[in-house]
Amino acid sequence: MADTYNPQEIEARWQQKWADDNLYRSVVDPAQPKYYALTMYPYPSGNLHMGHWYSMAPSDARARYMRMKGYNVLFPMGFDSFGLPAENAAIQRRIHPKEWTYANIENMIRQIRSMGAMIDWERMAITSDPDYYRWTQWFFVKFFEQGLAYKKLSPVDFCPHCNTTLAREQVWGDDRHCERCGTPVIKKNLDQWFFRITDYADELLDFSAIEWPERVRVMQTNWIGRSEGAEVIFTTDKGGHELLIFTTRPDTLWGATFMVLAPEHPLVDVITTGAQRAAVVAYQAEAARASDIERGAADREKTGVFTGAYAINPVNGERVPIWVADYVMMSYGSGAIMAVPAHDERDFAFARKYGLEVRVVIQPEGEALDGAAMAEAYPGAGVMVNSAQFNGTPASEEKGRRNPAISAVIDWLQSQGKGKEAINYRLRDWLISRQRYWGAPIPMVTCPDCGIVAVPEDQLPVLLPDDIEFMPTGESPLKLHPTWRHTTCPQCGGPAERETDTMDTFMCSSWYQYRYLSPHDPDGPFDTAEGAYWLPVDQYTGGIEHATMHLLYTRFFTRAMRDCGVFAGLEAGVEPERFAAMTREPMTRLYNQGMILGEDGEKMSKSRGNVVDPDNLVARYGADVVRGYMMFAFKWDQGGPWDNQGIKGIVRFLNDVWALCTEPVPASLPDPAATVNTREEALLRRRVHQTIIKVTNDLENFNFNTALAALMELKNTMQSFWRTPVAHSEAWNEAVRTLLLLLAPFTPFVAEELWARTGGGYSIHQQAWPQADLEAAREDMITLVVQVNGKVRDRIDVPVGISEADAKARALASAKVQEALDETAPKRVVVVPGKLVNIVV
RNA sequence: GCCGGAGUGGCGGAACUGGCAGACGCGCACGACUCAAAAUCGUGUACCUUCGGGUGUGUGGGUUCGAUUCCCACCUCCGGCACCA
Repeated sequence: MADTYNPQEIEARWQQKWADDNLYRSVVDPAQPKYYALTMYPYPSGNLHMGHWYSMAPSDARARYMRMKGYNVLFPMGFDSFGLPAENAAIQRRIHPKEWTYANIENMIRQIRSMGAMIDWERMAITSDPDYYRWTQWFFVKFFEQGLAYKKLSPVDFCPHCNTTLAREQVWGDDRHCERCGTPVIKKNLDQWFFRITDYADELLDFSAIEWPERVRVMQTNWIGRSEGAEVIFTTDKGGHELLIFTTRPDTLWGATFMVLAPEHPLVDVITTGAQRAAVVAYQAEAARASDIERGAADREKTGVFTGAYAINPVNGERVPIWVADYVMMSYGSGAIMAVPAHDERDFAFARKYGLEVRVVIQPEGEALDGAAMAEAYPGAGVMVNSAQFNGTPASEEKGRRNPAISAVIDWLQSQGKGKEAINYRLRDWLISRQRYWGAPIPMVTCPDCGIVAVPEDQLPVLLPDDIEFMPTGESPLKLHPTWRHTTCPQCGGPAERETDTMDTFMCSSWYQYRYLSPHDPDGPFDTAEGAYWLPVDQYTGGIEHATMHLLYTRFFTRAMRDCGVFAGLEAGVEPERFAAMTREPMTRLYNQGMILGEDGEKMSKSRGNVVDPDNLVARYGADVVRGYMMFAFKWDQGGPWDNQGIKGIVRFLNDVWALCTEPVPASLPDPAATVNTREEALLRRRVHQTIIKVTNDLENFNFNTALAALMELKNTMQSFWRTPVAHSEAWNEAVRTLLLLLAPFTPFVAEELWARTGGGYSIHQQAWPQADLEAAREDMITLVVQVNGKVRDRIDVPVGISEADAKARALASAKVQEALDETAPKRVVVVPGKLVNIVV
């Protein structure tokens, strides 16, 4: 048995056996507590890269640990297989997207198996399967029937490189680029499908039912961007046109000395006077030409043009000029504002430039602001002035109703019918139409007589045709198909046309956690009994990049499913509290892992040439080593640069473990019977049980790195006892068993092999997680640190339960302490029980 | 500008609830084995030092017997949002 660790041989063997034995099949078992562990599924790009390994291997380890802890663990995997790269491959290499995608999936399943992940492959879901997208379409129809899906002609973001529209969430950065390809987006006026995610804005701001990282909660909160204030109606002095404005500062209404409309505001053309028309039209043209990027730059000099028209300020009847300026956006609020230059930075800059009146209506304490003289706007707290009956009302820094001035003015506006309390959100409805082929067709039909009609449930799925031309025209490829779009109206039977856009793939990924429950179920999106047992997802893991996309959409989706009655069948079989939880939030806990960078510390990319390929590493070192290194070398939520040297540490570690478990103990050692209950055995047992505590605690908290460090320390301890009589003791056998059990989640193959070789029953992955014996783990001596004025002067070994008085006496008796004190009498002695003594002079 | 997160040896990273800073590993140095190299094993490895000790967790203050940890101000990096009314 003196053979050496040969990962290639053992990994292939166990992988096969585990698959043959269906070791990772998870089935509903009400007698066992369930644990639904989910890792974000990959796009089938063809190869598992380092990022996939880094997201899957540690979460697999965690799932394995939970299983050994006694949970019935569901740890499924699937593929987010609709999407653009497949179409690009088709265009570039003339391979059909379906063929390309499914070949990739096959390869990636092989790679995930080689990783040793405990996936239940019978639960695999592939979003491009008609079996799957039938239900994606079914959800679309449900949402349509529920009034949550609507089609609207509006200016939308379009990526000229990807040739499709994008949701607002998929436009990133200050240059407003496409999240996928980085190309700056352009605006197009298109008739597109939207989901009413804004209806759920307030619900989505409530994170009380989930334990998600603050970072994600903050990002989603900012993204939703709730602001509280009031809507106030101004009226033009001629023509009586109503101009609705939103303001967060109704308390400054008396300081509104002009109004500003966005250049695209529909009333601009109506109210502009003859004398100003030419200037306004020129300005509108200029604004239309300027990109969103230019308009979005906050430090850009403000420009605008007077319309010639005036509005009446409803609070004081004053006539204020109406301007057009591109610092007001049509896409937020009503596209019109009241301008209060004294108390708003932007309005102030504009007023000064165009010589408009600045009137102070909030006077800060101990300071007298003068509108004509002030150098900058004053947005802070103070007392209302120049505001009729509200003069003297204190205005705080608080927003919304919490501010007494705002609250008082809102009440008054409402009582006078001049305005009302209002809340505005930054969040926009979710644009889900895509002008691409490789996605789920939107199951809608336009009939000249009946209008827009949903495809009935029994006609789903609306299948994608296979014969299609892949030319990037900017139009949906389905539109160019000779016959596909022509159909009959489900309502009147007359000729009608199919919707030729497909759905955003984020729609597919919004509900995949449900499809895993019963991926082949022909009767519904998921099986009721499975759902009642497994839902909700207990632990979700994945990258932070989805914070305001997938992670927001899926929270919306679960609520929309609830409102469409999709969960109704589960209610009878589940306790009310759990039912409420599972229909409110899809994933209870979330953990975001970091990213592995190239050796140069930069993001891995082909163009940089710093890509490290996990397949090569597996071929060279084995999957256990790659898994082990990923979990040891980084803090999981931080990630960091790959180090081709560092991986050797894990190779050495596993070689040592192998040797400890397989090499025969030299026969020259004394008779085991004579060596029982020695001090050394107790010491070994202490380390073993301390390690159980440490590793367990670390796995609970995703601290894989320190768990492995603890296992290395245990290995080091065991090495120091090797070739001593202790290696013949029961304590030694316990140490070997425990080391392997604790190692099993991290390095499943070598743990299984050594478990078998040391006489353990198959499989180690079905064993119970070791229980720590707290008595055995307890230290009997501690090192008492002795400080003089906070500086360490001595370390003394003392019994664990030493009294404060004894500790003090021992410390003062120390020769080194006496020397440091140099005859000075201590002023004070601080004793921290079990830790240190600090002598202050 | 606003909101988050992070700054610790040559490197990745440890440090419970305010109590020995640098666990574990990489790298490096020296030694052993070897004709030699790799592998392996052993020893050392924060900095300075007159070898007594002194200094040290981004910077400067503060609280405390004691601060990587708490408070204040600032610097740098990363991420998100941004004429959002």
